[in-house]
Parts: sequence; structure tokens; C-alpha cells
Amino acid sequence: MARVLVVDDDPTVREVVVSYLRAADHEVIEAGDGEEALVLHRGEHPDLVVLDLMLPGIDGIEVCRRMRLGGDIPIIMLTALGDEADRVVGLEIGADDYVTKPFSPRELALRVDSVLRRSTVPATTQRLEDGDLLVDEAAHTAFRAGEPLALTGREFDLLRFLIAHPGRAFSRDELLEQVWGWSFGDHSTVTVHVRRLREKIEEDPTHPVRLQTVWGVGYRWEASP
Amino acid sequence: MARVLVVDDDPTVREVVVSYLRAADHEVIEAGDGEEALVLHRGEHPDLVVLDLMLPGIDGIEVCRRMRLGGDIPIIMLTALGDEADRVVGLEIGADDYVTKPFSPRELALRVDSVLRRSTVPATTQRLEDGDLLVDEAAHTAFRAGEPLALTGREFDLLRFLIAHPGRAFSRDELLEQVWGWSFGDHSTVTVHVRRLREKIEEDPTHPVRLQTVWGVGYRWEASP
DNA sequence: GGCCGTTGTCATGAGTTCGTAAGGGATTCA
DNA sequence: TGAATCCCTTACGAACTCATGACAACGGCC
Repeated sequence: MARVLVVDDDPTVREVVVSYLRAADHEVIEAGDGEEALVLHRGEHPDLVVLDLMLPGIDGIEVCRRMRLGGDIPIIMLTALGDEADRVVGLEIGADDYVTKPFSPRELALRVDSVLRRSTVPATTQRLEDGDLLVDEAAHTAFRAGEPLALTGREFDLLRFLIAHPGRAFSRDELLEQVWGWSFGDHSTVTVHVRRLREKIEEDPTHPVRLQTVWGVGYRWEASP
Repeated sequence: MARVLVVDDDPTVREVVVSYLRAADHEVIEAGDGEEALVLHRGEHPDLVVLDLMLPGIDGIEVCRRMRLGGDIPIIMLTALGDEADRVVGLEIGADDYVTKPFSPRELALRVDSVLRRSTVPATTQRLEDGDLLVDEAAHTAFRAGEPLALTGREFDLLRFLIAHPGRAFSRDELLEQVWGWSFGDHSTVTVHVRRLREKIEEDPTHPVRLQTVWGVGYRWEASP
């Protein structure tokens, strides 16, 4: 339910943590060192960071400090077992929680949930991707090849719904129901909005590739290969 | 600093913990079993509880549950080392933190401080930066390119919140909730304050770059590149 | 008390978005 | 081939949203 950035230089540790967090329905992005972590933090706006204290290059403490400058983000520290000094440092610089290595992945997942729960702003938004298209629900913005698209509210809702349900054809009635929240309505409403959306996301709006017409039925989102 | 209730059936453990917490300027009250703990919790209203999981009579889990019924009080669990089941249980029933026995009293004292800090002041930072903007929370002052900005109280709160959560769209209701602390209110209050803030931080307030409008939704802080 | 800055509310106007209608083109089927 | 159906495109007014300026209430300070 949230976007989590996992920072650890050990790929094995990352793999385990990532798989557990994904199983808990979180979107996960990874970094292997401090520099990469800071770049991802700036660019991806994760909801929470799981951060190893011992990192090559910029160490975890410095990463934590710099992330804190860029925004109010919860951080869970990973520290070596028994190294009390490390743990003390972690708490002093204001990590929201920490877990000692070796740790149980299940416990870490619980900590993540716990920290998210007491976070001031609920993190319940995920991002949807399809090829070079990206729908960021938290930012309420869609991007094509990294460039933000100037979508209106309805267009954004429509795109979000279609990308979330690729490969399936929806009738206009279904779209009115799912996107507009109407139980009845004029079909042309859908038609026109589809056209407007195509105008903004299709390479050649006259010959749509992603938002395809299904004759006699409605429309279908064709996922990128 | 705070009133802490220490619950453990071992008088030696209590004595060590208590002396350390007193050294850290906390007021400490003690209980040797679950029943006594619940009575003191009800009567003395401590700010935080350090609770042994293994107790004669009513066990720690039950004590924790009942205390939670009586209010949102931070609880730190004491558990046996390596007993992951206990730790997981502790987290699941909502302990804010735990410490494994044998533990360093100094670390416990730090944990107490840490939990108190995040329960009273939820994960706030001292300084926030975004491009040439700087928010100094301690001084309650914001700067642009080193020059202090003449912000009013509300404007400062609004700016701090937005910079702390960059790249995310907030509805007016959410902003009223997060910045004003209101659960309901007039949307125009937000609109007007956004306008006033833009007047002071945007290069061209008519065409805002950082504090952007998200049509039909609310506003979003655009982090500088 | 009087002055001043802050704050919340309101009215107004400008700008944006949305739904609908209508005409023309495309597709299907007899 | 022709008719019927479905879809695309365009245009336009209504409804909505936001920005702006003004104003009164409130509290601090002299």
C-alpha cells in the first residue's frame, strides 16, 4: 500500500527484504549505495525508507540526514546486532525505528506497517506504469517519457482506470459506472473523453495503439510489450 | 522529562532500569506484576510504560491490551533474546518498541527518549531545504536565498508541510486537517492562504512554479530539480 | 483605548472543464 | 452495393473551480 525504498549494499539482503515487502502489497524500489538512495529519494518520493547503516561511499547516517532535509520521510534503520554504538547513533539522528541484523523479514514488514500507521500522512497510493507512461496517484499526475501530461480530472481518472485494467474490453456503460460513478448516462460522454485522452497520450491519435476501440463493445487498453 | 511506569517481576532488573531512567531526568513508578501495573496505569497516568512480557498473573500481552483500551499510551516491551515469536507478538499487539533481554540500560533509556519523541512530535525534522528555500523549524523562520521571509504563522505552517511532502497532491480538506488541525472547514481558507504564500515565495505569483494548483483536487509542492 | 498585523470569510470575475448535440466517416451485414 | 449501425470529430454553453480583492473579527502591543 506504500512505496518503500530499500537501501542495502548486499543484494541478498535486498532480495529477501524486497520480496517480503512486495508480498505485503508494497511497491518497492532499491538502491545499493548512498548516492543512488539519495537520487531515488529525490526523484521517486517514496513513503518510507529502509536504510542500512553501513554503506559504501556515503554512509547511512549521512544519507538519513540528507533525506531528512528534503522532506518528512519515515526511516527504518538496519544495524549490526550488538553494536550498541550504532544503534545509539541511529536513534540519536532520529530514525523512526530500527531493526538489528540478522533480522526476521516478517518482523521488518511489521515494523514498516507500524511506522506507516503512525505516520501523519496516509500513504496509500501506488504508481501505475505502462511502457513510457506513468500514473502517479499521489502526485495526481501522469507522465509520458518523464514529461508530465496536462490531463484534466476526468482524463486522469480514465487513464488510471484503463492502465490498472489492461487487456480487458470495457463497454461505455461499464466505464461510466467505474470511472464516472454513474449507473446510467450518455455514451457519447465516454466517446468524447476517450478522444480527448487519445489526443494527449497517443503518438498518432487517428490510429490509436494503446487505447483501442473494440467494435460493438467499447474500449480496451493495450499494454506495452 | 516524563513519567515512566516500569513493570517487571524481577526487583534487580527494576532497580537498574529505574536508576538509569531517573538519571535521564524521568519520573519513575514501579510495578511488580500485571495487576499492580494496571492499577498504577489507571491512577497515575504515566507518559510511557516499560513492560516485561513474562509476568506472574496477568501476562504482558494482556496488560498491554488493557492499557491500550484505556488510551493511546506508548509501550516498550521487554522480551527474551532471540525469541522471535515474542517480538512478533509484541509488535502485533501494538507495542511501540521492544528491547531484548539482556539489554543495556543505556540503550533502554535511549529507546524511551526515542519513543517519547516520536509520540509527542511525530517525526519532525529541524531543517528542510528545497532549492534556495530553507525552513528552520527551531527558529520558526523560512529563508529564500539566505534572506529571511516575512511569513505569518499560518503561512509558515503551510510552507513547512508542503516542503515536507513534496511531489504529492493534497486536497483542501487534507490541508485543513494537516496544517490547520481542523476536521472540517471552509475551503476558501486554504485557497486564500495559498495565494498569500505564493505572493511571498513565487518569482511570478500569477504563474506559480513551486506551489502548483491541481485542478479539481488541490495543491502540490513541486520540488526544485 | 487605539493601532496594526493576522486570519477567516465572502463576492466577483476569469478561466477551465465537462457533458451534450449534431454531422460526417468508418464498419458491418444483408 | 446500399442501408444500418457504430464511431469519430467538432463546437458550444452550462457548470464548476480557482484567483483576486475587500472586509470584519480577533488579539497583541504601545
